[in-house]
Amino acid sequence: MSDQEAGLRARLVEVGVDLLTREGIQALSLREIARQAGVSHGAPRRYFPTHLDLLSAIARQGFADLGDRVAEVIGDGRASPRAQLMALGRCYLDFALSHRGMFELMFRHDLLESNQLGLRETSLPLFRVLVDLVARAQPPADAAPPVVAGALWGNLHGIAQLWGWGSLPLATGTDDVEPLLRAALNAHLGPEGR
Amino acid sequence: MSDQEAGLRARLVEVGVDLLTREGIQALSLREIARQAGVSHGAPRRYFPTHLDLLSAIARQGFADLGDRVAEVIGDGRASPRAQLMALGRCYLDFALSHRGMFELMFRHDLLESNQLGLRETSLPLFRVLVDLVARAQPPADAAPPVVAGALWGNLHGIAQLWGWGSLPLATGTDDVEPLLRAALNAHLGPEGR
DNA sequence: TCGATTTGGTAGACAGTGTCTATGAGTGAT
DNA sequence: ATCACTCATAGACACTGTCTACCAAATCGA
Repeated sequence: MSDQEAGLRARLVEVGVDLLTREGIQALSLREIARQAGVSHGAPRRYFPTHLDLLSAIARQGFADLGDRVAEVIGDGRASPRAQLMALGRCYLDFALSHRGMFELMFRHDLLESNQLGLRETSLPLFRVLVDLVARAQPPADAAPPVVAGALWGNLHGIAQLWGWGSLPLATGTDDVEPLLRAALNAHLGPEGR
Repeated sequence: MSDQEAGLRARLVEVGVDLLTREGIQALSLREIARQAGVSHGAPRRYFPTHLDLLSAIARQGFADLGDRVAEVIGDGRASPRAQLMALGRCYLDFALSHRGMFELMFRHDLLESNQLGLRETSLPLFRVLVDLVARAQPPADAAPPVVAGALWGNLHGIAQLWGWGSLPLATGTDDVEPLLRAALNAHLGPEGR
């Protein structure tokens, strides 16, 4: 019983997120979203001039959701930087694997980047958190924190992508991402024992 | 003046690759490929029952191309494993960034994986090469070679993806991938000086 | 050599898509 | 009451992937 009266704009995004998690990315047609929202296919146009604008709004919701989750597992920052990074990595992988449709959409630059909605900037705050944690974790200092953070982000992202795609489970012959996550963190932050 | 008489099957793939590199992934409609190949829109159906089958064939061409390039830069195997891994990584990133459309298509599992064409297996030989090189490079032995190789592959892949998407250049504030590549390799294989 | 069959392509229909435009039903201000 | 404005509807258009009927040319068996 979600807010039936919350305005079409928000309802379209809400319905889109729902449809995305239920049926996947190919179900996110403009007309289908409108149908699920109970309006005509021309209605969304007032709030989202084009289909891509609507998809971008849905993706933005995903970035916000991911940001919230990360902030939550990071906690109050009293855990060690390394523990926080581990939590962040696990959170990132968990999100990617349990919200495949959304994660897919969030990085479909053919759908989102083309219109200059500044979606790339949405992930910047998250990256800053990452850089800060990396700096405080004091990795082997053969690279600057932003570079290490970038490489680490890429590592998490690539593992999420390839694991979700099925390549990594097939290649490594296991069905547990955890070893890959640990390997990635140990690699970028130095071996476990500090 | 490519082989005009090489059979429609091969010509469709060839035209598809061409169209993909020239116009991007969204130009790869069945009808447009048929148009460029000079046949009716129903013609491809004899060789590729569905649109996805044609796209998969094009992607397969991409995997083959990438495999060839990697094999070439690996060379005769007389360079040090670490140097070969560096060349492999650079090749992977270079391919991803100079063939964006193809790289994008190759990992669009929503387009390719759904039909069981065994496209995932296409990258297995490449992964075995990677595992072998990693084993011979003797990384800090806190993880088995397949795991290190998987994490490294994920790292290359993620960097390629996020860099191509524009997030990493924006986040790290540079326009050179090389530092990220070096950081990734040093991380997974241990610091440069062996 | 002749008829039959298979091969390989054409052409049209169908439902579905995103976008655009014309239309109209309400609502509030003057 | 009238005007203006907001917001949604409905239909058209071009395009898509798939399906089906058709057909011409080649191949094959006798």
